[in-house]
Amino acid sequence: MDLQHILQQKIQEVVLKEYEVELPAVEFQPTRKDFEGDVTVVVFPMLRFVKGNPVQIGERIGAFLKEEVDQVTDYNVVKGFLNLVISDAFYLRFFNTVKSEAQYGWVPQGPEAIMVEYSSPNTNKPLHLGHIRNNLLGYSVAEILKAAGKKVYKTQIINDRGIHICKSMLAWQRFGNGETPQSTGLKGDKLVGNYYVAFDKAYKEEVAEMTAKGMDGNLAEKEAPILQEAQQMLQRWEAGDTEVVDLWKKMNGWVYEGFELTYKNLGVDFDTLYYESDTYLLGKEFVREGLEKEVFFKKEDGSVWCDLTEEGLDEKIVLRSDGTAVYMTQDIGTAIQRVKDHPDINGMVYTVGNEQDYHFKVLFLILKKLGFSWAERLYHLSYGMVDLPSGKMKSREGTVVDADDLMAEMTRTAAEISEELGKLEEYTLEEKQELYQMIGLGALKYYILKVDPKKRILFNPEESVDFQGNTGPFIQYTYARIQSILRKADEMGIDHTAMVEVEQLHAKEKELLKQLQLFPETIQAAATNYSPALVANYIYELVKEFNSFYQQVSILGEVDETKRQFRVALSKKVGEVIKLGFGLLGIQVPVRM
RNA sequence: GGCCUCGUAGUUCAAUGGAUAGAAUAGAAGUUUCCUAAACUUUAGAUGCAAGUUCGAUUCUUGCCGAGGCUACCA
Repeated sequence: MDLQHILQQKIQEVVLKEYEVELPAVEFQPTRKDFEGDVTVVVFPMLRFVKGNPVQIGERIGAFLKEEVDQVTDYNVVKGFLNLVISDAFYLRFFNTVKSEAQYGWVPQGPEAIMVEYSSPNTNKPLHLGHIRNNLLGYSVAEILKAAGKKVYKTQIINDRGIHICKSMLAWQRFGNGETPQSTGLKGDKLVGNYYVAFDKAYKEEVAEMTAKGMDGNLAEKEAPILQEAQQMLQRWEAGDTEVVDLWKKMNGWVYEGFELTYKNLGVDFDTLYYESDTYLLGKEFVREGLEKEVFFKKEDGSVWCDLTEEGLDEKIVLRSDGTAVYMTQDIGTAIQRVKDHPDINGMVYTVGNEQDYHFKVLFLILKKLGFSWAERLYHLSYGMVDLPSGKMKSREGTVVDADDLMAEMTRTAAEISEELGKLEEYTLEEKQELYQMIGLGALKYYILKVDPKKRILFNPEESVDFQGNTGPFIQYTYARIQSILRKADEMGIDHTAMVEVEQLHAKEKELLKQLQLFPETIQAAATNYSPALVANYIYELVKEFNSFYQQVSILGEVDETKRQFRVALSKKVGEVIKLGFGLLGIQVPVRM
């Protein structure tokens, strides 16, 4: 039984004895640094049950606990806060039980499986900074859920179908002169993206020409020939026209090769993939079924809708009048397909930007209306957009921070800083390059993940991402220092594997142990809140605590052998937790830097 | 117009309804004969405005102000 339960039981016991009241639950919190103590009992909430002065009640409980509970060595009461001092022996016992746990903080996998969808780009343009946030969040949440005992399938829906890819295809046909990634040396996704921009340019020119001739702007936007041609292309595609399908396969293939490289550099992966082109038909099937069940209704023009006015929402289209599928159609199909493929799924997480909050609200509602039980367990992991000082990123207008470019630049900055410090003389070029990438990406990933997912991020490319302070490299650096200590400890022949039997803890050691103790509950909280930021903040606190300890306390230079062994073992454990925690964020840690 | 998010030091981020609102960065001042100074220590600086609920509100409710988004037969 853990300490909190013991304390709660004892507090309930003493309150019953002294005040003849049954107390439901007790509120605990870590004692704030400015006060003496380790665990704080908040007395205020008890006032609802116990009549009296909070300070007096605190005093009585404190005196009782000090008497009755071994681990409580002292107490003090400030206003309505009862601060308990917990014995060193308690923290040492805790350390001895976890010191050799390889995956401290992890919960064994249960039967429940969750599918986490992330990334899901359109296949007509390269990935940008917004996708990076998406990928990092999705990957990290998946890892956190695993650590919290869930079986996880990582997946993405590849939006390989639709008007957007037809635009790139059409532009390539018109202006491409048979260019390929091989012939141009461009990454496939970049090449295809260029044609998407080319389409937009041609389209705008046509619209401008038409309005110059006196046509209404809105009408021109609808009737521009190149757009109409793209729309016809989509219909030909849905009809299975071989010429269109072949081109579509070829150009999508280019894009996938490009994406693969970006994912590899970013360090994310997927267990299964879904293609919209495979699932939209299933979606259509369920639209038909929904019509029969009268979940949907048909308008005179043949388009199919779902009436959500009773739920306080609008009517939503699920099939166009020309019979082609819309976004919603394929999402219905995809969800159903996934559960068919993985019957153990008991929930899905969709990592998609908050601009689609409404879409997912509607999607989840429709799936419920269609009668799927698992529809109750869907979660939209909604995150804020990454905006530039100039506003929203728009691929068509070329105002994007490209994912590959940004990663390369972060690596370059890491290299510059590192070269300046010049600590890596013995490293080979490859080793250095690998390290620079680790640090550069660490900075970028931490920068993005430490922020609450809900919040919008304003990214200023002019001001580079920090490498000092509350940053990824700061934490990586601390890890590297710990590894250095461990290497030296090995050379000195210090045995840090034995049971720790020191008599008394240094204040800094105690703080570190308290922080270590919080790791498992941090993982749980991160899982229930789908928030990697909680893990990032936890690791930062741990690292700050360690650096302070490192500064004030001599580790290898300690003369007392048991203390020295303990400090080495403690450093090792802190290093392990840093590595585990950063692993949950998808960030690697170096043995030197 | 309706609906949804978000407003915290100059800037970037924290704070299950709890104590004197924490950090980082930029600013000022220090710490290398000693385990990696990408570090440590000290210093100054913030809850958009107004009510309400509460013993207690950055957190919950309402109104206003400000930023962004959705409200497409685009995805």
